[in-house]
Formats: sequence, structure tokens, C-alpha cells
Amino acid sequence: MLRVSTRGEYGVRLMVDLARHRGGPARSLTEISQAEGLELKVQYLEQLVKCLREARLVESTRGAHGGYRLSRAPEAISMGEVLRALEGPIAPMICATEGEMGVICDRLDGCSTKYLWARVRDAVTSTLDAISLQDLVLESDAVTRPGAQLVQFTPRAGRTASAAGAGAQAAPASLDHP
Amino acid sequence: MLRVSTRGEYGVRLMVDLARHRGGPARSLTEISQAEGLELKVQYLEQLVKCLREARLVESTRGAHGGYRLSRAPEAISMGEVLRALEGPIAPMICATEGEMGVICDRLDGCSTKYLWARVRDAVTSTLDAISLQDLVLESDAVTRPGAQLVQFTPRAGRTASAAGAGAQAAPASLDHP
DNA sequence: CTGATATCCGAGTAATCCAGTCGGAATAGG
DNA sequence: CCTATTCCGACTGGATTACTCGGATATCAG
Repeated sequence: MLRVSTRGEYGVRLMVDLARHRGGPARSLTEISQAEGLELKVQYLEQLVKCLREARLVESTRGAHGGYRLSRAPEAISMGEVLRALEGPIAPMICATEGEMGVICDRLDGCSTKYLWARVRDAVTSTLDAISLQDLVLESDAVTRPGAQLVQFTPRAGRTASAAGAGAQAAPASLDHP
Repeated sequence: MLRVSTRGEYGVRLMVDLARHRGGPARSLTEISQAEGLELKVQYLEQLVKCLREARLVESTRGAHGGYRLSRAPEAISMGEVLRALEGPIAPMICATEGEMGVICDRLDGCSTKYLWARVRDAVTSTLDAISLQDLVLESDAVTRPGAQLVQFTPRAGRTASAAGAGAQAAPASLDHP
């Protein structure tokens, strides 16, 4: 349950690739797709990157030797922004859409469940807004570098706008499911 | 994004209804569906409640005057259990399925994104495991009772098994989406 | 025993959404 | 020019969701 679609998966990978090659020449979708093992899906990536561009997360140059770059430093891009751009507002339930609570759901009774979904949504958003693109790059460097140990994420306090508290300190990675 | 299906929605409502009528006679699906505004979907509820029964969250009695009851006190049922029963393990990404991390994903490179999904999953699970069915009932009572103020959820420490820290203290309900 | 009321169960289905394709236009460098 | 690339809308097959249908089984009231 609570799945993220391939848009989210591929889009995040694309952004990580761009962050890795920051500073160099613009990176084409062909290059990205090969580096990320998505050779067959270049045309699909076109769709995804369009959303990222419209959200001002990447910039493009057309024509030969064209491609994409990040429009900001990876430290200044939260994964919340990335995923919202790719998949729309975070809303486990239609009545718990970010910023529109209470507008949509017109149930007369106490609709107790609404608060459940709101809490799930807040848990997700505060987590995503506390992780930057840079965090993912550092993480993968640690994994790739042979013999290196996994580093703990370093969610820096007070990222974008609100969600100041930035709850959710790293829970243990292994949870059993009863 | 990250939607919960109608199985989750209806199933949770069903459980709340059962919790509200705990102590009385067994409650039939017809009664429940009318109380919850799901008149037209009784047959669909049959499917959902089957999962809840198999997960030992409800008990049934057949025949006339039959119906369902909670098999435990509402305080002892976490919403994590309920939703897992209804929708399967919590896994924003296939490679981040609860309890099976690393088994499925066979990417050679550092697959940095895996850790992102794992953190999202942990945020969701620790939130859901910290909210009991009873919490939802209390919440809706507060809403329904005219003039009453909303109460803060009281996530009691150390519910099921691990997830001890139970991060994510209630973030402010209104987050803007850039 | 009979009839009404339930749960129980597997199969079928209509609609929606996802994931990806296709064809082609516009742009830029060589 | 030619080639490489982004850009764009429309289309489509498959998977998933959200149900429906038909009937078997169990229980109680009269």
C-alpha cells in the first residue's frame, strides 16, 4: 500500500543523476537513461522531466549538445519538492490533500478518519521536506565507495518554509510486521 | 500521491463503527453501511471484512442476528494493523517492503533512492502504529459532541513491538505546497 | 420444518489509472 | 544542410481498482 509510481521512482533517479553531474555540460536524457539503467524508457522520461522543468527544478537547453541541469544546488532541493512536482500534492486520501483540508470532504458526522489521514500525510511531508537531493547523493556515494560504511542521513533543521519542527528522527530501519 | 484505496477508507470506517458499538450485539454489514453512508456497497464491505477477520481483528457470527464484533479492545488495535490487513504491507516502493529490504532490489549501483523510500515507509509505519482505534473514536466523539474542542491525539509510547521512538510529533496541519 | 436474515466465497466486469509509445514540430550546433 | 536534442499532444495496451453477481452455508424465530 501507499505506493509511489514509476514517475516518482524514475524522476528521483533522474534528479540524483543530475546532481551527480552538476557543474559539467548539460546532460541529455539518453545519457541519463543509460547511466540509470532506463535505456528503453527515454521517451517516458521526457514526460517526467517536463514536470520537473515546470516546477523550476531543472533547466533545459535544446538542440544538439542540449540537455538538462539542476536549476538550484542539490542542498537547496528537497525531495518533497521533487515528488510533488512528479506526482502532485501528497494526499493519502482525497479529503487530506495538502493545504485543502476540510474543503473537499463534506461528511456531516465527525469523519474521524480524516485525522488519521492528515497525520499520515504530515509524517510523509515532514520526512520528505527534511531530505535534500544532496543527502541522497551523499548516501549513494557512501554505498558505492567500496568498503565504506553507510552514513546516517543528516536532516538539517528547518528546511523549506514551514514544517519547521521537522519531526521524524531516523527510525530504526527494520520494523517487523505483525 | 501516496493514496490509500477505498479498501483502506471503508475498512477503517468499519472498524471505527465496530469500536463505537462495542459491548452491544453483533453488528451486521447492513447496519454498518447505513451508519457510515455506504448503503450501496454492502457487498464490497464483505470482501474487506474478510481480510479483517483473517487478521483476527474482528470476529463474526453467522445467521440471523449475526454480524461482527471487534476481537480485541480498541485501545489494543493499532491503525497499522488495520491498514496492513486491508492493503498489505506498507511499501512506497517495491524495494522498500516492510521486513524485506534488500531482498528484492538487485541493482548493482548504490540505488540511493532506496533509502529515501525506506525513510518514508518508516515515517508512515511509526505513525500508524502509534495511533490506536480508540484514538480515532475519541477524536470523532470530540468532533461530534457539539461545542467540544478538538483534542490532540495522545500517541501512547511504545505500542507494538519496535518503532519505540515513535517519531513524528504532530506537525502543524497546514503545509503549503510550492 | 420453513423462511428470513446473515455471513461466506469465488468468479466476473466495468471503469479508471499507469506506463509507455508514436509521430512530429521546434531549436541549436557543426 | 544534417544531426542531435528538447518539446508536445495524442494514443494505447495492460494492470489495478472498485465494485457486482450468483449461490452456498449457518442461525434463529415462529
